Amino acid sequence: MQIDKVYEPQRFEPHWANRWVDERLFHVDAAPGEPYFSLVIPPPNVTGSLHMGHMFEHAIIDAQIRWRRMTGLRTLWVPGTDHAGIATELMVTRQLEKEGVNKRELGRDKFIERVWKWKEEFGGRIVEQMKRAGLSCDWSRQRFTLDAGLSRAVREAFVRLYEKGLIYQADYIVNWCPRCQTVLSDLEVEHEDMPGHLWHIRYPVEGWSVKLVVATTRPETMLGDTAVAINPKDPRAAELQGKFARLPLMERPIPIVLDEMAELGFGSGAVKITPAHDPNDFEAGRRHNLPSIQVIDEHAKMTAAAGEFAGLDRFEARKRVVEELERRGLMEKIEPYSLSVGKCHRCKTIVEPLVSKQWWMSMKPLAAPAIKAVEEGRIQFVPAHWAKTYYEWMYNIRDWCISRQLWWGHRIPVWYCGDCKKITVAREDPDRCAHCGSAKIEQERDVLDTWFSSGLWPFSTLGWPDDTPDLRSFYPTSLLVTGFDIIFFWCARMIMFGLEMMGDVPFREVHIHGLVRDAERQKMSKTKGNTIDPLVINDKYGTDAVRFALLVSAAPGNDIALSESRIDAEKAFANKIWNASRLLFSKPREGPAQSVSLADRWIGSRLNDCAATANKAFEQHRYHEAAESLYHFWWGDFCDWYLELKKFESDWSYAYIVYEKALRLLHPLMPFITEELWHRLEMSGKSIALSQYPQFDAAGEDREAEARLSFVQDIVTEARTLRADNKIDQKRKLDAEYNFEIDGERKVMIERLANIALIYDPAMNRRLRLDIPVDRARLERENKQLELQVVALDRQLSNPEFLAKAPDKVTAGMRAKRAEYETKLAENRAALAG
RNA sequence: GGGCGGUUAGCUCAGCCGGUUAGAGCGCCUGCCUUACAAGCAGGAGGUCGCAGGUUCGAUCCCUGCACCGCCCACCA
Repeated sequence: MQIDKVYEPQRFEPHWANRWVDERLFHVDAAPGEPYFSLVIPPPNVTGSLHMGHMFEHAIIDAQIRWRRMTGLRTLWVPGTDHAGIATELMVTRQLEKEGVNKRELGRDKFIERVWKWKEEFGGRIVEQMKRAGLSCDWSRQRFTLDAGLSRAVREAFVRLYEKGLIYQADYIVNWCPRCQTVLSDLEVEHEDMPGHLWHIRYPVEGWSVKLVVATTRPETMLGDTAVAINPKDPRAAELQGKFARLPLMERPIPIVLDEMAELGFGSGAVKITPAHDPNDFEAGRRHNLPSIQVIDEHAKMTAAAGEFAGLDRFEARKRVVEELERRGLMEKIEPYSLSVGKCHRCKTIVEPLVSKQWWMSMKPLAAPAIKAVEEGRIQFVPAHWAKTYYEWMYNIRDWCISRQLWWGHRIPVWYCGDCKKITVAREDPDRCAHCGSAKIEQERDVLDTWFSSGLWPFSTLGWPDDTPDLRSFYPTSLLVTGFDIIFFWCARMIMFGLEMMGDVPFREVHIHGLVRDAERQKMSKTKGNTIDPLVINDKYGTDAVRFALLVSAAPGNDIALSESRIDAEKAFANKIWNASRLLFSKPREGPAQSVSLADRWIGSRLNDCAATANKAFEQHRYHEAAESLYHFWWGDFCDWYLELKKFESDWSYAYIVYEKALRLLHPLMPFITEELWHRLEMSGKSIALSQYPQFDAAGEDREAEARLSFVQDIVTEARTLRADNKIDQKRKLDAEYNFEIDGERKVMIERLANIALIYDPAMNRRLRLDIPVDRARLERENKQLELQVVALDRQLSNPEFLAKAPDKVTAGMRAKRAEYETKLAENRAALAG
């Protein structure tokens, strides 16, 4: 067998990545009723290229998928991408702006055409990246959240929910992004604490000598005030109830109402109410039947209702309002104040609360069964504590605003009739109004929130609403792997949709992974410039090394600190495997005797042990454990000991057998190098990915071989220590290190070199003897320690309570330990006595 | 205001149901270019497991309190 001298992953990784795709290696057929493992990818946004977080998530999924496939299950990984409404629309809009083109002038159809072009380019790039990473997806089932099949699913879901009365249209105060020109759901608003001010403004009260002081963080909204509230328990309540305040600047009488929203003791005790521009005030306005006056428009400019301030930007208006109030002596005081400001999570523009007509989904009825599904364990979170976060949100869930004033997305399947004004909701585009038959109908201009279509992903990708073989073969999916940041956005909504539409959970397990951070634990971000580009890093170190570096750090749920030095270490690991292969491949595969030596028996037992650990680790999503176990098996056991011992033997046939199994064990974590080497072994079969994953085999356990070889290791290690401590020339081999009999009858080993003697004699129950000048101080120190240990053990072992409660294996271990200490003590005493 | 997570070696982190001497990678020190590998080999130093109590025969692990760090949710003018 031939093998290149240097490990260069770049030379074979792209080759295998292509072959896996070309040969449709990971395609599976539907087979309803058969055992399966299925997973749908969290579809990456088509907005750009993949980052390290994607690579981490994909590494986890691919490891799990490859492992499941190798255990013999019918395994499906559905790939795909998300149209990402706001994000994509924003990026294309910006690109157009750079070209001097205005989105609105371009028009809806042309714009959408343009976005599709963008999608083809960037979406295609993302898919290429995933293929190059070797992800074992079934590419024949690739989907996009805006493709024809998914559009049907979206309409079906919308119509069903509408007919059930769970989707409705309503005027409500919403989060409006003046930049994106659309409404945002509560989840799409990020809150940030910013320094601001609390302005205390004097409102004159009709028929009252004292001015009522009102505090606000947004003085410009006072222009739209329609009432002032004070707490019913306020001492001034009786006197002020029914009176009117005169709204400064606007000179409009507004009623004084009693409402709990005015907290006693906060500020001046009185609150201005602006129903049109604050969620709280909106509710208060409803409670007290107040009119709503919109003074800020959707571009964040003051409306005509703002009188002399009309046309000003909201922040300019704030300045001017404050100046004007001060000029009129109506400003009581100004305090510095820290306030939480809502920003659009895409463009970071400060959100403006506005009242508008939107489409909503009732969530409470959907949330109840979704909560139950997790409570009953039909869906399990890993790590389990994330279920609490999920419950917290689900118990307090509010209706979801599902309409967006965008062009890129699923247009809401609602048609307005120009004649009877009623609406038609339909799965297929209608020609006429369902109520009056008029042809003068026009489709709703708004599109659905991106997460509406994403929420249907686990079954829409499998053919829903049709009852397809895929759906019957692979739903519910087995696992969802995702980040904690979209538990609410996505995970919870999939659970609700899945239960509502399919009558069953969308997945049985949810693995919540952590964030990829840089070596200093900083979040990776483009602005900080600390990102690691997967393309660059994969090319530099090899995909296997990067992947292994990610997985070896992937303790469930924890963030991982990724550094190049870590990746470099894993490349060294791959290189080690490569070189071990070179050694092995230089030896004949067929041995003359086909015998199994002690070393062979030992490595077989170690491999068996490693298989047990790896299988259990994959089962529990403990990828770091699988990775660590494989690392130590390969490097520590196979290379450092087994291959070194085999150098003294002639029959390597068993080594090939173990090696091949070890490649299979490693494959889910390092798919490329294992595939490459497996093929160099000329195994019969298309791919190592389709071979069986080695399982723990009770018959493979060889305690005797382990014990005997462990003794050999002790001897060799001690010999090396002696040599190092005594500065014996490295070049001079200690026979004890390399030449003792490990499989024969010899019970005593003696090797003399200079002033060192190594002796093993079981009768003496000691392993080494060092015939060099005795270091009395060291021995005395050691003995003192040992004596203390023995006393401590005795105290425990003579404690009846302890003996009653401690398991036998513990006490036995302690007694053995005590005997060992005693022996060592006796040895040392003998040495000290000369 | 509510909730969640963390604090273990110089750095980044493991440590699964409490049980012999708490581990890894990187870094550091010493010696080796030994024909698989210097991307390597061999040996070594380095930890009062955040602090204070408690439960237990026994606590890094369980409980209580505290300190500090991080995150999420929430309409506090």
